[in-house]
Amino acid sequence: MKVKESETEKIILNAAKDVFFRKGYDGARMQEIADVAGINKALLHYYFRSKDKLFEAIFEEAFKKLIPKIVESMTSEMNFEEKIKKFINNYIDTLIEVPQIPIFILNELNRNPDRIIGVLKKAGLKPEVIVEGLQRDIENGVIRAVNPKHLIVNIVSLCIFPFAAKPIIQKLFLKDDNPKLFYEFLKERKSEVSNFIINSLIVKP
Amino acid sequence: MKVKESETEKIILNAAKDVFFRKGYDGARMQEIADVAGINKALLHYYFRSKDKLFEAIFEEAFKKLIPKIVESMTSEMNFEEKIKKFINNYIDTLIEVPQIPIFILNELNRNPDRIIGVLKKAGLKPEVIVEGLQRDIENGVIRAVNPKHLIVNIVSLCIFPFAAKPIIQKLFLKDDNPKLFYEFLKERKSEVSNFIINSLIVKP
DNA sequence: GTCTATATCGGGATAGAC
DNA sequence: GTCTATCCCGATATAGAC
Repeated sequence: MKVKESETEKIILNAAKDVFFRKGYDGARMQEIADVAGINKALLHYYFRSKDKLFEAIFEEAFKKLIPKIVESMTSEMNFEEKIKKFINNYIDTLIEVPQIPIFILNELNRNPDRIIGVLKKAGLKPEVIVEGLQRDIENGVIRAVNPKHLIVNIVSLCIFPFAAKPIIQKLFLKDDNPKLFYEFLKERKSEVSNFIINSLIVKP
Repeated sequence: MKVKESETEKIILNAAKDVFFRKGYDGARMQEIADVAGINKALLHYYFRSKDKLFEAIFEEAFKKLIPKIVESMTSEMNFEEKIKKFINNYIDTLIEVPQIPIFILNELNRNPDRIIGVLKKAGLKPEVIVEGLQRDIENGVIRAVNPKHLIVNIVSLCIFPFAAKPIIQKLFLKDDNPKLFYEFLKERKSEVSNFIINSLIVKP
């Protein structure tokens, strides 16, 4: 329960986010973070005792940004088709704003799996709720019978993976490193992915 | 064009693979590689001049393992449904054997995007060939009209992402860290993903 | 709170004996 | 080819002045 963040603290956190996102924990240098923040190394330690503590703060914030979106869109009272569309749009739009998050999170997840236990709890993610919602849709004949767990993994995969694989996609399909092209590709994906999923699941009368 | 790899060289490469896969480039320590190989640091430098050179060797090998599988399965003469099934089974089976590769590759890709240019060329991946094949299937009315590039990204996402997200999937869906459960999950995925894709695309008469 | 200077250590790389 | 000893830089962290 933070009371008030000083200006300097915010500047440090932003700089740290920048560097950690780009380089990962091991690749990041306290010196670079200090440079980006326009201060010196000693001050970093004054605010956050260690590199690890500083990282922790960044990681938690990034993680909490991704998880609640899932619950939010997936547990609303819309019908299945609307729910999927809303979720995909929502999720891809969020990631477009912070495209480095996926690889950052995935990497840290594998480097230090234990850390997620705590963060997941704090994020308040209840996969059972989503699974139950999907099961109801299946029972009601809205979508065909699939394994809800795999369906969830499928949906999330389709949204997140392209961000993590950005350099290959650019090189293979977009030829040009122009960031605008990748952005266009992602915008196309929103309808493309929604349709892909809906077409696979919706039971036509 | 390697003529003959000495025994020691192989031992080093295996040890390096182990450590680099687990820790990534920045996190890996030459000392740890030496320990795993049962030799000393100096010998690493004797065989591979630098950490970077050693990494390069590992990375290239890992990358070449993933890419050709895509071409191979996607350019055969089977019909669409068989082709997809073969590809998914093939791909997931390959990754089950070396489940650390996805996060390793993705991470290095983002940390050092330039490296892939060379490796991609050597791997001989021609995405146009796959795209053309899909376009033909669309023209012949085998599958509905979708953007082939997105379809390829979709298929690959569904295969690779779960490996990169392994710790979350375990924690959220499998509760138990028992590796066997994750393995079961992956085996289920083969048919689940195939059906997911085919149901979305195949045009029913 | 912010700085400079410095302690301390770890890690990649090399020299040189065997 | 393989080892021990060592160099040396770079990185985290701290001491202490302002």
